Amino acid sequence: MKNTVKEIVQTAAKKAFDTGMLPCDQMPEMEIEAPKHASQGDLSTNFAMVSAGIQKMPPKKIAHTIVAAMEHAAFIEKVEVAGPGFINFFLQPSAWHPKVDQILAQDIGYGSSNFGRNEPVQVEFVSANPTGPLHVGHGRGAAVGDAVGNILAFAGFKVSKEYYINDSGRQIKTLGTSVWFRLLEISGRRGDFPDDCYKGEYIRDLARQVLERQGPDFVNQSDEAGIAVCARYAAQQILEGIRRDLAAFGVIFDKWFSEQSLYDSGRLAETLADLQAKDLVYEKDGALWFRTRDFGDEKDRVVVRSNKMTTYFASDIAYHQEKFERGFHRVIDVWGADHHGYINRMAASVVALGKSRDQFQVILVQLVNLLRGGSPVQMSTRAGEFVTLKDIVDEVGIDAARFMFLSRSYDSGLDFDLEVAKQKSSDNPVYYVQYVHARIAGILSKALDRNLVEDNDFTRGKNLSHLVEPEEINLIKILAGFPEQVEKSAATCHPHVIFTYLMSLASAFHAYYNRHKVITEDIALSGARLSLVLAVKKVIRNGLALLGVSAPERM
RNA sequence: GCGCCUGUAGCUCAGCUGGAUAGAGCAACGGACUUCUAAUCCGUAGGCCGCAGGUUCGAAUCCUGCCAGGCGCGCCA
Repeated sequence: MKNTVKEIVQTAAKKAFDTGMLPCDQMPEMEIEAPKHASQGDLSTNFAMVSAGIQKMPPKKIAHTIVAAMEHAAFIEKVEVAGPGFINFFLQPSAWHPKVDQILAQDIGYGSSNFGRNEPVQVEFVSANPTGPLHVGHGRGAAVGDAVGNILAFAGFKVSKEYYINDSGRQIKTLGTSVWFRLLEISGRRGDFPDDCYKGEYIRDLARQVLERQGPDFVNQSDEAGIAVCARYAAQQILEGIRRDLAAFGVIFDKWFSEQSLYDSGRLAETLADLQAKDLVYEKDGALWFRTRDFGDEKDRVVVRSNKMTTYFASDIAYHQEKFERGFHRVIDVWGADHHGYINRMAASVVALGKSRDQFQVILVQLVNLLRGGSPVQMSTRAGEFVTLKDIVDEVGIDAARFMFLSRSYDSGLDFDLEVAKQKSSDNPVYYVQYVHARIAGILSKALDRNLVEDNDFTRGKNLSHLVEPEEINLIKILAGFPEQVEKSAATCHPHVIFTYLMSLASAFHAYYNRHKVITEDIALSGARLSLVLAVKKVIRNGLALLGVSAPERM
């Protein structure tokens, strides 16, 4: 539709030039968009305004010249010049009808595109250390990462979702130490629990499990041996728990990548040798420094400490090299906002090792403010007291949780109120949208019960010429905008674009529903309206699926 | 001190690759169920778009400087 209008404008401009009405035949890039107000028509272009400089004429005059030169098209009701020089097109209602056919035919594919040209993209998210259960912040990261992956895939990218497991290094040792000392404490051996260890109740549970499996003599082990056993067991158990909680949250990864494997395979050593060979590192104070400053970082960073231990940064460099070697053109990391200080050095390492800056992208997710009935939920990570992702999913449900996490731009902090997310009312946006789907399902089953439609085959619209009400045309216009919104969401990696879209579609549907009956004595009209609402149902379902939210047939 | 994010209606936020009259939900007030689900709808009211400059035919949107809040600035992860 937009392209058709664009061609009409361009043809008119050319004709105006040929007949001497315009001095120049240059065609600047114009926009065709749906104006905000109905009084401004169905589609609008700023062609005259962006041409003003080239044509050396006032925008309004150009607009009138274009309109005068314009061919009459059957689907256009009228054309107006308005405001500073917009050309507004008012379309016949029938111009919108084929869209319904298209949506019904494309079904689950409606909204998808080849925008990404099958470009391989990796989205890495959550990647929480296996030292404790996932909390609210991880939940937002999981919802965002998963939705971004879904949206990119729908827009034609070849997406792989990945979780990086930090199963090496100090925090795992700390985990082992924590469990070991709790175990000794439970056995009455020692009470001097170290201050820098994890204090959560889950550590006590793990200690009990280790004791049970190893038997009472286990406490006679040396600290070193005990810690090692505890570390291995605890990390594995916690990782299993994380996997389970994410699956229960509807998040399935294509790959789980172990940090330890970078050591075991020699990949990390290879990367360090590569850095040496390329003179990207130097020694100072007994440590090995990466010249990240030469690539946009504020300062150089240590990759090997003076005690010969590699840093977390070192394995991260190797990991990101490995990602690109696997063939991804673009690598997207979803991080919590508290890690933003890490972006420059990571980007520097990517660029230093031969990739361009835009092949590495970080989605920085701002913090979540957990509330209950308007007041903050007290949490202390130090004392190990926090609300876990599992707690939240158990309390409010997966759909409400995900929808809430995706309701705002991740650039903004998010207030997540457990009471609101639980409410089955208009306060809760997830039901507002899901209700549309359920309502339409209800209409459909009634229509089938009463044999008001000849069959259940709506792979194309029926009697669409009967759709003439303003609310109906408005609905189709919104439905027609879905692919564009998906593309925008994919281009910006912002899932809340889909959220906002679904809210506006739901609003338009509820308004229509309250004003017009779908099923009436008029069989032909009923068929037309069923076609329309069925198209709405499909778009709602497709949109919710991108966010990982279900579309219920009944509520 | 430096860096990133944010500042829009009483509250929570969209709109930010510049366009016409700045939108939605909640809260407030007034209405609509004999109907395909009222988990809904309709209406009213509510705005120096943090402040000050600049660029532009045109700025909530871009640039600069302030102000306020959040987060970060380790040979931690």
